[in-house]
Amino acid sequence: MPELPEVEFARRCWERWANGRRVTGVTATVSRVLRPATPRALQAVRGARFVQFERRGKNLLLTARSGHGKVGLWSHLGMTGKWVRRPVGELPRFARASFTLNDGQALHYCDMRLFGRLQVVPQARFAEVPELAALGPDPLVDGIDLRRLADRLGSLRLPIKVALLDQRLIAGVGNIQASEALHRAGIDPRRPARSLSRAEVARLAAGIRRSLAATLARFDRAVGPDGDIAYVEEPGTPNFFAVYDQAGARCPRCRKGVVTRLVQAGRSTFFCPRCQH
DNA sequence: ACCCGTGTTCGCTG
DNA sequence: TCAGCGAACACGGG
Repeated sequence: MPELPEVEFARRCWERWANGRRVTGVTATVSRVLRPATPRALQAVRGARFVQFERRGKNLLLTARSGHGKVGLWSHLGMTGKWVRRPVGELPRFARASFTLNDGQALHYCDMRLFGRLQVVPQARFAEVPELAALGPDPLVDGIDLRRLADRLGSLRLPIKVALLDQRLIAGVGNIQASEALHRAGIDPRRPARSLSRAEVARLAAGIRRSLAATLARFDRAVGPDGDIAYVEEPGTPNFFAVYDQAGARCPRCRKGVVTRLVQAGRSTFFCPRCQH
């Protein structure tokens, strides 16, 4: 589930759930989610109060403060990660790490496929983590610098859809948002990145911003302010995307083309051949 | 049984 | 040297 909108939604949930609360207990099971894989490292946040809730691309950056100073928690949801709040004593399925708070609730990191990551960052020095430093600008936090984006794209032979998945270019766009943004911009996903004109790059940036904002607004509406799960997708949830996973459907933009699926760099792409050029 | 999957990294190849 | 690709990771659902 997690691209930028899902992670931003998780960030807002965390803020609501944990702001000013103290961690009274930490438990975790050994798994590749933890870096290092030892549950012991997570004990650094025990006794600390969560005070800051940030996001960079698909990364959640939580800061807790204790008498000893700050501790950072770096969370990446991978493919199937989600944060869940439950009263103490209830353990949700696939819980890999749990933080008990001083309000009788516990926050659980659940991840079926274990592609996510949870790591303590000493002193909350997120900027010194190489993987985070390598991220490109976050469209919501930093905005998109058109000139810089055009320059970067200008040197890439890759299909534009594949280029958009590179987190060093723009942080937070994933497989769904890449298809959705290109559809909004009316750009064929197969075009070499370097072939985009200045005007098309501008349209693409607008498409990215609008697609992210529209998806985020859906979550707010669907889950509401008091939800206990920072999630998006549950079985039976209707697909509200314009093209993603809509192969065979009529294009909602031009109302004439048929949404088509193709595979690029091993990932599904969806687009309308009639209005994306 | 078989294929697919909202992410990232690693190793091979040309 | 490096862009580009497929595989791998792990597990459930259609």
